Amino acid sequence: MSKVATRFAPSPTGALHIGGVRTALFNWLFSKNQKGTFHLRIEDTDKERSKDEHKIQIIKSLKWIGIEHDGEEYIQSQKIEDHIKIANELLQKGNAYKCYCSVEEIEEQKKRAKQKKIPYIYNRKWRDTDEKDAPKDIKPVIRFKSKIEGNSKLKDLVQGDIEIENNTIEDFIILRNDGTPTYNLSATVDDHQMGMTHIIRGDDHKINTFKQIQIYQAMSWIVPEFAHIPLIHTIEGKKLSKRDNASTLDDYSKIGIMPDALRNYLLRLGWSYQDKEIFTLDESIQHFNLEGIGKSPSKLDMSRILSMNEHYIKTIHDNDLYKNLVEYCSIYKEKIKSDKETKIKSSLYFLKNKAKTLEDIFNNAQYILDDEVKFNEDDLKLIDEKAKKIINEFNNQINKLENLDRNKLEPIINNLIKNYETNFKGVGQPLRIVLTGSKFGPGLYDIIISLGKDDVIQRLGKVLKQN
RNA sequence: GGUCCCUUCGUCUAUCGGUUAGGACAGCUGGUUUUCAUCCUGCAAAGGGGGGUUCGAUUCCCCCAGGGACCGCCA
Repeated sequence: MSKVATRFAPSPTGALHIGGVRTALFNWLFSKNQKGTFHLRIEDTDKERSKDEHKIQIIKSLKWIGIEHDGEEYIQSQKIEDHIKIANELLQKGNAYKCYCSVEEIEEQKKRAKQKKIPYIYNRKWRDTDEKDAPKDIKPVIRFKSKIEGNSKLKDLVQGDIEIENNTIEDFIILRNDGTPTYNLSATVDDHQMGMTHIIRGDDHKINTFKQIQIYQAMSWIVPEFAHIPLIHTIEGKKLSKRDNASTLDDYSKIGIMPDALRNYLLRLGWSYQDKEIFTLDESIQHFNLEGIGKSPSKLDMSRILSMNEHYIKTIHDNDLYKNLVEYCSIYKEKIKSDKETKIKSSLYFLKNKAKTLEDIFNNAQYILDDEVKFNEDDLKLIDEKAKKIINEFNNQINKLENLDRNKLEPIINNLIKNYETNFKGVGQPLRIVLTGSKFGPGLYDIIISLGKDDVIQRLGKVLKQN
């Protein structure tokens, strides 16, 4: 058995789709688990829609989630001559033929089939018609001579045995009338030349597989193993498409989902290993197998993505979390200023407690990030004369302190509660509002300590001056 | 319409003929708490329907129903 080689073959016609990411992930994991290689093929033969920027974006996205391909990326458009060569070879060997039907003629047949409610399949007119009778004004396409008799069986590594009647597969076009190859030909030739041993792809390709296998056989090439994975569905139960909201990687990264969390979520969507939910990258490579892939399509569930992300936020090391946060902010929010770095970093341990996403952490840290407090007007109204006295008193007390820590702050707060005959809320709420602009937020001691003495005094002073 | 695939809690899933059908997320209780959270208890929640096979079926087979994918000179 030769060394396992898998590939992911997106067309660079748009942002990378979340379903594509999962397909790439499964291919990558399988190859790594088998100590094989994983390759990236860019299927850019649709010149109209393919863009170089999309190719770059795809590679970047895969890297973001932890996937890197082995070797150079394989650019399909550079191999077109090879595909054409094979088409001609098939023609010479009698496995393909020229079809002189006009586009209009075919359209007409399709329309009629639809009216009669019978399945359309190309009528194989030119399969046996002599070329001498060919119309001069029509440039032919080349069609593959697909099997008519009998059945074909596919031993699918995920779906099991699939059997299909050969006559339901038409003589598909392998070369257009402008001389360019079509998908089924190109993909097959490429997969062969790239030495792919396992083709793992969405099960929307199942029928293509029956076509492609015939090309392998006609060329006497080794047929690779196939694994068709169920598609990801929307909540409504339909195939996820680029037009759906929240279907691209960027949709998730922009709200502050971390790559590891999304990778873990995608791994468990349609694949399982006993009851294990959390997989590090290494663990996922170690445990991944095709047997664990389910047969039924699975729905994308945002609440699970969020809770997975929350889990990673709470459990990864603060240094790693900070790295993720810095990257996130610099791309989607604002760069964290260097003078705030230490404060944010040392506050992560409580900022993350109320966060499901990096965006939540960013929002929770807003009061540290902003030099000026942005007040919520309604909350500001809660600061009455008594509150101002408390604030003033607190201000005086901490002015005397060298540095702020919980042991020193606690007696001060407790005394204020006693002296002003109130409860914690009576003291805590006004202080919280003055320091952060909102009555919601982290614990009071956390706020005070995270800001530091200078900032606290400056913020208290500002409100006290407003008399 | 044709071909193919799928069907366990709302969602992702475990079970490879014998289980009180397990876990996770979401939901709902209760508790801790300094607001908001976190955290910890607990609760509720599932084998589409009908036939077989078997001592015994969620598990194996068949039929039906429902859902999905494909049916391009796109990839």
